[in-house]
Amino acid sequence: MFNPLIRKLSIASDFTESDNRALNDVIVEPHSVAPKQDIIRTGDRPENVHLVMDGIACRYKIMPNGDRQIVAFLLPGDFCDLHVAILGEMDHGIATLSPCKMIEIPRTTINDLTENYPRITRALWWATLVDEAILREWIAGIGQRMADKRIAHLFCELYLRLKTVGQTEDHSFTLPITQQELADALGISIVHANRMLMDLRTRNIMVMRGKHVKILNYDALKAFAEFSPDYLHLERRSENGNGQRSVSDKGR
Amino acid sequence: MFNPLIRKLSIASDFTESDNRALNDVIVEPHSVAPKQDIIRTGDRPENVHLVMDGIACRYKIMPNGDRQIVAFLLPGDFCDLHVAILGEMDHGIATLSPCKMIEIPRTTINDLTENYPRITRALWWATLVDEAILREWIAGIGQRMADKRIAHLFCELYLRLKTVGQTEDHSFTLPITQQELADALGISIVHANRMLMDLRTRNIMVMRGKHVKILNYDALKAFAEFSPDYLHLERRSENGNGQRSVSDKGR
DNA sequence: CCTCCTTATTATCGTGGGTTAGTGCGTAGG
DNA sequence: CCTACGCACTAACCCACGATAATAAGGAGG
Repeated sequence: MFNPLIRKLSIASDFTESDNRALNDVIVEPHSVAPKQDIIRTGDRPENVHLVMDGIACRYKIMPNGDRQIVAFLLPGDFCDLHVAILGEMDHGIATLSPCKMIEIPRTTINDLTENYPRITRALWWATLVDEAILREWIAGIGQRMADKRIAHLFCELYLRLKTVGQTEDHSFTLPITQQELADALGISIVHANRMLMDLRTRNIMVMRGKHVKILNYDALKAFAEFSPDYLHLERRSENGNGQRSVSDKGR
Repeated sequence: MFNPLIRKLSIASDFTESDNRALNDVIVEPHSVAPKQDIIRTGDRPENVHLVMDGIACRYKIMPNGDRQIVAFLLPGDFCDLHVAILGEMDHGIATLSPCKMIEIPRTTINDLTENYPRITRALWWATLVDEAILREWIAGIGQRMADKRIAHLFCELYLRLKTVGQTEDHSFTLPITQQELADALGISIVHANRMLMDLRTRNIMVMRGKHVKILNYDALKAFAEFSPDYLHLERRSENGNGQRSVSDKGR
């Protein structure tokens, strides 16, 4: 399996051999984490930087009444807390959803990368900004979209993001999360999540059965969700400007 | 009037005289922009960096059906597009809500700052990360809070953010936005926004009359909104202020 | 002072989705 | 093989909130 971190960051920069070597050196032996384990809790001041190499984790906030809002899904190649040192305390928690393989990177290593590898620095910036763009899109989705389109939209996003790290096969992928977790991410009840999932299944658009997602008709799903992948910024960009090849959305 | 940029960034770093001078040099004569004008549109590749010096602007997304979701309020001292160069195209628009005074900063100036002024660089990082934290809090709010608490929560946030740039007086401030814009930010209808605003007024918690907001009972407002300011990271942090507290102290 | 236009306010009615309260199924563990 | 438990799925009822529409109230310009 290709290193998902390099695979993802390559979208933002054309790495040299030296860049690739530096990034590969970062990837020490990952350690396994069981599902539904906290990696970082609200108020923590994490020492090292955490990187997801396999499985799915999430950022979440717990409301005073105990409800949970999932604020981001963390897929292979995603950093959990690249920059928190600057902020001090975590204002949210991070937990695994599925069994995960995680890597802890010493902050000094990150500092070394950002001081000596400009293309990597740029790529890390890019990753941060894409995370932010996704947050904005989620706000728009939760604020404006009906629940069924909200679900469809999320699956479009996850499909593309997983595809860029090589975790899709055809139009299927493994999504080891429960309907409860899906509901918590979308700001709907689990009951309604189930209703809408059944609905999408009935329309032969997509099926989520257990941990397996199969998009039966990607075009229909995109159209239904009114999904536009722009906010993911997956267009390959060479260093001094815009690339032209797209890793992303041309599939069918 | 004190420079709101410096005022805000000072939270993150202890600036030297040289830092302050550099930041003040950035503040050339601002230009005025009428209300409800686009500053940047989706798809643009802005050349310069835009900074709000006075008034209120917003980030927004337009949905396919024409509905608008406001994704952030930009207050004095806030950058509109500090880092977009890395992403390429804007995935959202930015527009003034009230009459604004804006500054355009050449990208080269930003590069100069980040190369030669480590404390400023750190502060800019901090500002970016706080923006991100606010996005997360908004997701949680829209996803989980009832409309009345959502409103109350937003006013708590705006109060504190305006206060840090010296735009509050007692517990009052000027908020030159319409109920429609408020509704667009909170993901509710204008009618419901009005209902809930009336409700808060009736309870003698706060009053929004035209452009003037008066918090009658801040404690009650905070309690009602279940507001905790942690996510704004307003605690002053000194330079190597990577806390000494051990990683434990997990509290609850 | 009057006109026009934007914004605030209120009322009525309909619905998307929440809540509660189940049943059934698949799987891990004994 | 049986039990237990998490998770998927359904059904009934209800309410927070959306849509529509009409009225009032500011405020800029003449």
